Amino acid sequence: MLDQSNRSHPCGNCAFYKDSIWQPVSSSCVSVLSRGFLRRDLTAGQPLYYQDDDNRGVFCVSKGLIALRTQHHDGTSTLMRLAYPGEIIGFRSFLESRPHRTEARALVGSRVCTVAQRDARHVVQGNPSVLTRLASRCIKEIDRNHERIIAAATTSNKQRLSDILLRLMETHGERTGQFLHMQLPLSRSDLADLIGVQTETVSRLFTRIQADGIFRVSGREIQMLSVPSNKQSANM
Amino acid sequence: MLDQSNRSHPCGNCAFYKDSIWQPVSSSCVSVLSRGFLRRDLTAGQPLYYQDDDNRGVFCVSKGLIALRTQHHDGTSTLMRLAYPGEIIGFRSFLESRPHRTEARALVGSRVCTVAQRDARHVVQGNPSVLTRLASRCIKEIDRNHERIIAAATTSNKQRLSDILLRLMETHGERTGQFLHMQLPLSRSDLADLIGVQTETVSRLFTRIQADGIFRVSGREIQMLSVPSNKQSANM
DNA sequence: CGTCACGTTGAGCGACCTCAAAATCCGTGG
DNA sequence: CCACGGATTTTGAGGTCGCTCAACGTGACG
Repeated sequence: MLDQSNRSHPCGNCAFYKDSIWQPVSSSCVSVLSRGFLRRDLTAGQPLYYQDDDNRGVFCVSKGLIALRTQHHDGTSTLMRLAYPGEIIGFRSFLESRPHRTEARALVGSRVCTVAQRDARHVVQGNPSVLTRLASRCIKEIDRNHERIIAAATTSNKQRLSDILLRLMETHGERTGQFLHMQLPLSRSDLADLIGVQTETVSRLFTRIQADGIFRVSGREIQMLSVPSNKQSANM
Repeated sequence: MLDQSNRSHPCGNCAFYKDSIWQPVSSSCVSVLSRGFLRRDLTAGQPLYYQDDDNRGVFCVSKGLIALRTQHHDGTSTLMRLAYPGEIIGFRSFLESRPHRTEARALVGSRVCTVAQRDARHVVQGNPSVLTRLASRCIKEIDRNHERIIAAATTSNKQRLSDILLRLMETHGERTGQFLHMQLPLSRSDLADLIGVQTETVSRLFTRIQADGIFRVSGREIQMLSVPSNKQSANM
C-alpha cells in the first residue's frame, strides 16, 4: 500500500494530492510552498476574486463549486466555467502577470487553497515540472472550451442543459433509493448565462426536460432516476 | 538600429523572429533547432496533419492561413480556429503527447515551419523559457476561445460574420484607392462551420451585410470601404 | 455537353426572444 | 406564527431569426 498522503507537504492531506500541480517538487521548495500556503473556506455566494483584480496567486478548488464569470460592458455576463474540486483557477493571470479577466465566486460552501504569487513563482522557477503541469491544466481548459464550442454548434440547448445537470449530479448528488437528488447550486439566470439563452427559456427547457421522465424539477430541487439508461441520447 | 535577424538561428530570417517561441535559447540548442527544422510550403487545400494523427512536432505558420477543423461522428465538422502568420499550431498534442484533435489544412498558399518533436523536446528541456512561451501561446488560445464563446452569446451572427471579414481583410486585403478587396479564402460552408449556422444562412447574412453598404460581395470577391467609420457598431 | 461542387433563393416551420404579468420562494420584522 | 417585500421563477402572447427541404443558377472540368 502506497501512502498517498504526505504530512510535510501542504497538499499532503488533500484528496487531490496525487494530481497536485505542486507535487513533486524539490524538498527545499516544500517549505516555500508551506510558507505561501493559505486554506480558505468560502460561503455560498462569497467572491474569491473580482474581474480586473491583480493576481494574488494560484488557486486550487479543494471542495465545493466555483463559478468563473465575465461581466460585459452592457451589464450582461457570461458564466465561462464551473470549477470543480481538484481544478486550478486563476492560472491565466498568474502565468501572464495580468489582472483577472473573470470573477470567481463560490456557488456553494467551498474550500480553496492558495499559493501566494511570490512563492508560486519561486517554486515554478526551481521546478520545471510544475510549469509542465500548469501547461497541462491550460490544455485541459482549451479542451473544455473546444467541447463547449462544439456542443453549442451541434447540440440542442435542451440536451446541453441536461448534460450540465448530469455533471452536477455526479459531484453534488445524493442517492436516495433509486433516485439521485440535489439542491441546484445555480440560479436560472446562471444557467442561462452558461448555455447562452434567456432565463425564461431555461424555465421552458426545464419543463421539456421534465417531460422526458428522467428528471423531476421543483425550483432548485432536482431529482433524477439513476442510471438514466442513455435514453436521452434519443432526444435531439 | 538593432539587428532583428540572426543568421545562425533557423527562425533568424522570419518576420516573426522577435516573437518566436524558439528564441532566445542557449547557443548549443540553436544547432539542435537547426537540425530538427523543416520549412514547408503548402498549396491551397493541402493538409498539414489530420485529426488523430500522432504529433510530429511543433508547427509555426510563417505565411498564409491555416484552418483547424474537428470532424464529428455525424459527419459534420466545426472550424475551431484560423491560424494566422506568427501563430503556433499543434502545441496541444505536442505538450500532451497525444494525437491531434483537429485537422490542419492550408486555406491559401502557406508556409509552415516545423521543429521535429524529438528536437523540440530536447530544446524545451534545456530551456525553461521556451516552455514559458509555449504556455503563453496556450493562454492566447484560451483567450481566443473565451472571446468566441462570449461573442456567440452576445453578438448577432451578422455582426460576427462581419468581424471575421474585417479580420481577414486586415491580413489578406489589398488596397485599391478607397477600397480594400480580397479573394475570400473560405467557402460558405467553412464560414458556416465557423459561426455555427447553415450555409444557406451565411448566404442570407451576406445579403444583409451588403445592404449596410460597407461590404460588396460577389461570390468570393469581397470589397470593403476602408475605414468603415465604425458604423457597424450601430447594427445589432 | 454532362457532371459536380458551390452558391443563391424561396416557403414553411420551430425555437428562442421580448415584453408583460402572475406565481412562488425566502428572509425579516412585527 | 404570520405578514410583508424583494428576488426569483413561471407562464403567456406575439415577433424574429435560423433551420429544413427543395429548386435553381453558375462555373470548372472531364
